[in-house]
Amino acid sequence: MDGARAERILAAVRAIPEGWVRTYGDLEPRAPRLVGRVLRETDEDVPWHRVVRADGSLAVGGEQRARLRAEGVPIRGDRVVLAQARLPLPPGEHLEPGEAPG
DNA sequence: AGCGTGACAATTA
DNA sequence: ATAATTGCCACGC
Repeated sequence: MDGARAERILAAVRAIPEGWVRTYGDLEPRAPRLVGRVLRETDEDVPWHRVVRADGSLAVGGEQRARLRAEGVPIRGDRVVLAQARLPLPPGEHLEPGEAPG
């Protein structure tokens, strides 16, 4: 593997349920570009198409959009409707010190 | 240790 | 709403 981060990212991507999406920033708030790097490098069967940009736009394009539509992900034009398709932050995800739940 | 690059993100105009 | 800037972090040379 390229690094422990890569594995953690792949695991998070694999955890995205069908019909839902998550943003690069959600997976790695401090290094969203690393997510794309990993998804591009890996040959695993991860659902890479379920990872979209913070504004709902797609990074890959055609194939990604087709796959998302096939899963029932709400899409408006060329952007995913994050308000409906964005997976809520699972409990226990990189919660930064200071963002304590209370 | 510096430089350039990137499946990004938030701001500003 | 879009376009251009700036900031960010990690990777490879």
